[in-house]
Amino acid sequence: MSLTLDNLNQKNTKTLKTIQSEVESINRIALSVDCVIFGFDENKLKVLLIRSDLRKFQSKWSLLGDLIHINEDLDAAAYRILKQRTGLSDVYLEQVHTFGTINRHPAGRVVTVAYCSLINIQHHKLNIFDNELHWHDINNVTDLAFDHQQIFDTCYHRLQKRIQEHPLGFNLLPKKFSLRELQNLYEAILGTKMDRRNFRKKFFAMDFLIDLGEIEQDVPHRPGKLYKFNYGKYEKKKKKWVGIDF
Amino acid sequence: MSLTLDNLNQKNTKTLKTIQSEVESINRIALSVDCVIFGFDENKLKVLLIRSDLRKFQSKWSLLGDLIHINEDLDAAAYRILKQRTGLSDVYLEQVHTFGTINRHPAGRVVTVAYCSLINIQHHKLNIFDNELHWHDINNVTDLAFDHQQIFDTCYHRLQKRIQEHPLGFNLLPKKFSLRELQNLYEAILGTKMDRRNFRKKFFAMDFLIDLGEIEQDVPHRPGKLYKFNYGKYEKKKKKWVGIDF
DNA sequence: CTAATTTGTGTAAATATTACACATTTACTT
DNA sequence: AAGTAAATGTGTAATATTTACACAAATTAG
Repeated sequence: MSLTLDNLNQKNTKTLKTIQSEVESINRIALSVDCVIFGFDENKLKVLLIRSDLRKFQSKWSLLGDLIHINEDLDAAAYRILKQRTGLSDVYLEQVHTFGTINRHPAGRVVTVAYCSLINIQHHKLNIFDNELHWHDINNVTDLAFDHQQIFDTCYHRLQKRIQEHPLGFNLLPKKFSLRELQNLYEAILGTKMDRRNFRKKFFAMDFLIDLGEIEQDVPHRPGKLYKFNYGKYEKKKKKWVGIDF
Repeated sequence: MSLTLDNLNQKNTKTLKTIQSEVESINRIALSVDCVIFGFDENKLKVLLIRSDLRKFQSKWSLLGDLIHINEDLDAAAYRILKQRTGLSDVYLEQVHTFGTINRHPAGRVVTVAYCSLINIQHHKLNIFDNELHWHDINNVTDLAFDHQQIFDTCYHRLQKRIQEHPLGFNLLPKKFSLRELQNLYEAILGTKMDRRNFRKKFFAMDFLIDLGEIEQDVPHRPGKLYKFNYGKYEKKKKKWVGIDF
């Protein structure tokens, strides 16, 4: 098929009014955000899930999400969910993908924008007595409600990729951490084992770690040094950053 | 702020009906797709632009896009645009990012899903007498309508990244191409110069090129061999593919 | 004070990347 | 037909990066 002037002009003669009427009428769709919220605890990568809103999916877990308000930016909606559910602001948040298959949601046409978020599990006070909201080991995440399994898989793969390009892992750790904790985190996310010496070498070479001059407490073995992440230095280098390359 | 049972339960007691009414009423938003369609011609990377639909932006160029129909998948809408504008099916298409700032569109709240597409510029029959639709050198793309400059920039950066991870460039070339054309393409996309011998070595090592036993015609110098891309082999290796690494 | 555990550190081998030059093929010019 | 201009096709040595690997030191538990 080749283009004709007709179908081009058909497009190009649209006035603002024409489009406004289209926007206001037939072509409106419900939009939601869904957040894949990752945490790291007891050397396991976790994701925060909730019992599905809908009776139909009562027995299934689902991602945290909500409809986007008509006068709300996409990112703002995702931040709203995060704040509402975890009490945290200023967290790492990245838009990942938009899912819009016609029949993905039982309530009608709902297109959802998926976000990946990394939070420090120690910093938030989740009500652990509430069994509606739960941190799941990512290796036990199966059979989520709606298309949430697909959304989760997509976000987890994105995280695995991103973590190898940028030092995002720090968002999941406490402010002070040992190199062993950092390595455990990377191993948990990537599902691999790494050489301890080479791992340390790599991170020291990046030069983003600040030695706090403190050591771990209450460990039943030689305590490791504690470090913090040098956010400032990373932000400066970010422009020309090409990846971590594990 | 910490979570209370109240705001959790408030969420969890939603019935399908409650959500349905939300979906059907206040929370509906117009959704569009915008396609950043790349082509490669005369050793330049090009993007297909159209004069803006709206009078207000009459003098500006914009991306090709349209509202998504209520019963249409996102990808289907993007393919529809592509087919309509270029006459091509079976092209490379990738969802890149969703842009939804409240005031991004003068016609009201319109959230747009941006797609990046790679087409073979020789294979489509664009009406070059029609000045409403035009291939722009990507180095001269400035000041697009709406937030299309931002969308273009995002998609171009995505392309630069993807091209270094997967051999997508072939989508932009004719079926038969010389290694010089392939290198010109990579240089145009990445905005760099590369070493000819190392480039060839890298691609031969990937082992995705099939020597057609033919040579270039009508070149005023020693003609290069022609190759085609081995899609089958790439698809097989894809799973364990980690990148091209220029 | 001994055992168990984990930290902290360097080097050699293997692998990957880069830089680089010359003979060959073709079309064009005279 | 001979010479020139232009781009193809090819290999190697130097450099940089990645990997594999072992032992002494610090701490707690018994």
